[in-house]
Amino acid sequence: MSKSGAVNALSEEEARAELARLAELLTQANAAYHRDDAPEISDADYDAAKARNAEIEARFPALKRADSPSDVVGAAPADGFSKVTHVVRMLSLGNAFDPDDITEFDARIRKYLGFGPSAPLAYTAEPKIDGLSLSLRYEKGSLVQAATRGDGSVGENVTANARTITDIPTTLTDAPDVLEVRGEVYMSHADFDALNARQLEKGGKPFANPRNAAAGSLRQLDSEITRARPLRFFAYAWGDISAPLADSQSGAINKLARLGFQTNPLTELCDGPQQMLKHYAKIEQQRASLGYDIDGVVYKVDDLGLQQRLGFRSTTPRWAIAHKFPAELAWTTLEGIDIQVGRTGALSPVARLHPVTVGGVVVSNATLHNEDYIAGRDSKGAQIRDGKDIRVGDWVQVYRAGDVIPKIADVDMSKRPVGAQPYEFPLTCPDCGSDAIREEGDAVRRCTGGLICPAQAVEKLKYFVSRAAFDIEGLGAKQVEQFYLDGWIAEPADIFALQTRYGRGMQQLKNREGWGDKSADNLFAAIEEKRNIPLKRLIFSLGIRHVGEVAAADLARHFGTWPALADAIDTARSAAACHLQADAAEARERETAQREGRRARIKPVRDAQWVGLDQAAKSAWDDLTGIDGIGAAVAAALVTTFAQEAERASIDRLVDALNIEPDAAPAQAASPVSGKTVVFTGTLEKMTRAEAKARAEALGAKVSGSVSAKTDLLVAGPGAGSKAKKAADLGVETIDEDGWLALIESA
DNA sequence: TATCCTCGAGTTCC
DNA sequence: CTCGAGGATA
Repeated sequence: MSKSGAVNALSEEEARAELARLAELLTQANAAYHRDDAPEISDADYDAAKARNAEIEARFPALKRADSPSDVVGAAPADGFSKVTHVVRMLSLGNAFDPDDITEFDARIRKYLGFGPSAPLAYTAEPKIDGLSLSLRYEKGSLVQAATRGDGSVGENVTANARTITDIPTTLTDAPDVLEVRGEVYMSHADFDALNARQLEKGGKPFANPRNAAAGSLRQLDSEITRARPLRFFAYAWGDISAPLADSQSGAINKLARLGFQTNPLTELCDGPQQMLKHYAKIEQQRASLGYDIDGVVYKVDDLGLQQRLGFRSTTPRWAIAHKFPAELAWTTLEGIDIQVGRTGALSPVARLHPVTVGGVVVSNATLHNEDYIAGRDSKGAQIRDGKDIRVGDWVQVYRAGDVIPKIADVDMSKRPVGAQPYEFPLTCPDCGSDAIREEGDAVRRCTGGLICPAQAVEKLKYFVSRAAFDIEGLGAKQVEQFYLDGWIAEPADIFALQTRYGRGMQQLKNREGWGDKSADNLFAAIEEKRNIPLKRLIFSLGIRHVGEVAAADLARHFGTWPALADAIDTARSAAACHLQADAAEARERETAQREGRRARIKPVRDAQWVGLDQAAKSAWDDLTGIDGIGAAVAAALVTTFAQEAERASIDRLVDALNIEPDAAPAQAASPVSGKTVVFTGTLEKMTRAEAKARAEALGAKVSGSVSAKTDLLVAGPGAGSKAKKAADLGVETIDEDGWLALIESA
């Protein structure tokens, strides 16, 4: 950092020397930041240097250098890119790894469409480019926006950078008014090698692989740097669009080519799985000589009408699949096995590996899942790795599943060290020493220590401050862990007592390196801000088993307020007890039945579970389990958590410290169904269940999964069974799909 | 009862 | 990203 002598005291000679020094420092820092995504100096130092430079230039204008860092546009490590919400979500694809997966894919589609095994059904097959997806929006033929995929819903605006890519036209003739073109940005092998050579010449760090180079180049804040990088683009899909491009996938791709986009020359139309696999083999053969990285082949149903009928699952289209090439493999030694304890007490074994490069990344850890996985079995007891177990000291083969998560694929038995023993999975928690038990039929072994286990406590706290939970600025996983070790917080409620407990300014905090008055005040302000918390975030943050983001939102929507939820859970307590007893009775019945060689008689056992139960508990239980997506396991987890004294006290302390915002049903103009509880059953022909549910909720209705006395309306499609009968018994109004559509359209 | 689908939980490296 | 498991449905 610069000597911060007063600028006024500088001689002209000293000023000139310092300006030169600052110019070099800042240029280098820029390069390190942008080129390598690896800042060499901190943001604060960077800002200070820049300010000092400006100060000296203001005092000695004549000395301002031609390459003055103050003139470099967009060079400052700024706030990043603006966000873009995709009009049509950018989905990922399902994966296939062997020929069987492809024939199953075809069979699944035929079944869904009601096609026989010999009905004609064409697919396109094209190489899957290993780059990053980009969405280009054209309005009236002009490129107006380019966005990265991001999480699929929201990406980053990289328009300025996209404009520098020669494969991407900035204007189109004869295009629909609105046209969103999607494709892959990539870097060729030749360009990648040349870029890395240049990097090395300049003394910079080379990129690990073309994909990283392309990603790093597209995400430059200074688009002039992107311009200097030789990026390419293949178009293969489209999003928001005002007029169809064609009536088939292949026709649409041809249309994109005519509009001036690069499309992959290895795209081919296939008439079924055999041809698809043949094309896959052909592409795999050419893989090394293509000149760019690909990681598989993508198959899509060619007919766009059929694509529409097939539609989407939550994150992937039904009409496409990615057939991946086998992952890159590497051999290394297993140096040890550590056990991590998660928030739910799950003991997860992690492999400590001798560092090895796999797919351009150095890997030193790999997940081992659970004790069966180490022993060479999957959850159903079937053999994996031909039944070979994993022992410390083994020579093991590592790959990255989905090119991300390191896993162990194989063990070389010929190199097993003499005397290597099978791994003994711990039966007690390595952190607190409590028993670690594995429930019947469960894959994981869990620490029973609960709140007394430090590992669980810390993980729970980390979960509590995570992004989907309280998301307190300045209080991340690291800080929370440190505060826990310091004894400042033991449970979530303590976070909200920090300031009063330790005094404003919190001397202990300020004494720590990296913390000053300002950061302490900021932290307290951020904590205060989150004292107001939406109900669904609170429910999620409690970290109850089986209750994640979706279930938390469903519960919040159903009950509206914290007291309503807590009351229902408390009231249902005896019902949950009956349910759990019935579970145990069912397990006993199954066992006896098997021993006696007869079929288990489950129904009488289950029917007996409610005998002698009070009505209030039963109806609270039905209320909970009637919520779409909430079943017995989730309800039981809620009740059990609330019934445990220590845990409940901790929750109560937290709730007392908060101002919980009720979950308001979205403000809706009075629609014919607002406030009504609706159940869908049978086959819906004009919409998917998910659509029907979303639409109904948008109109202010509650959608439930089962018919009860609280149901206002049953929408029954063809094939409705027991629910329609129950509705008739209860006198619940029942209409068909057309009736429902007419009803909601009258709104 | 079997099957499909979605959600939850746990994981690595940058 | 993947796996296991819960929930809904045929």
